[in-house]
Amino acid sequence: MPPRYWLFKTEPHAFSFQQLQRDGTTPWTGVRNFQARNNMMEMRVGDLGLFYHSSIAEPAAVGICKVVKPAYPDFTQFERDGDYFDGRAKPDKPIWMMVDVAYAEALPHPVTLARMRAEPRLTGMALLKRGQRLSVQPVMPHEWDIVLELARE
DNA sequence: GCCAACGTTGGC
DNA sequence: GCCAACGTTGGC
Repeated sequence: MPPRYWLFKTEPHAFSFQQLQRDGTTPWTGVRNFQARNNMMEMRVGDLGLFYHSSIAEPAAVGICKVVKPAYPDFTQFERDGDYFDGRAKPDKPIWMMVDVAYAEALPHPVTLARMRAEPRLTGMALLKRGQRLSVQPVMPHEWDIVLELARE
C-alpha cells in the first residue's frame, strides 16, 4: 500500500518542527474539528505529512513527518483542567482522536505559503483555498512531489 | 491588531 | 432543519 500524504498545521510557538526533531515522536493532541479528526482517522502507519508552521510572519512547510500510530482517543479531551477538555466525551465514548507522528526529515529549504501560492501547478491545493482553516489536510501525491521539488530550489 | 471566512451552537 | 449569533483561525 503506497503511503498517503497529509499536512499537519501547527503554530511553532505551541509546537514546532524543532521540538518534534528533539522529541522524535509526539501525539497530535488538541485537534477539535471533525473534518480534521476524520482525516486523522483515515491515516495509516507509514503515511507522510508536511509539517507546516502557521500564524507567523512567513508561514511555511518546514519538514516531513511520518505517521507511526493510527488514530486513538486524544487523552486531552478528558483532562478537566486542560485547554482541550470536552465534557461530552467519556472514556468509553471518546469524541476526539489523534495519531502519533515522528520526525522524518527537514526540508532543504522551507517552502513558504507565498511560494506555494506563486506555483501555478499548486492551484487547487487545499492549503491554498480561500479561508481554509483545517489543521489536518490531505495532500495529493502530485502536490507532495511539487512541494518537495520547491524545497530543493 | 484587524478582519474575512469558517465551524459550531442553539433558538425557533 | 434553518439560520443568526458567536467564537476561532490564520493570513496580512
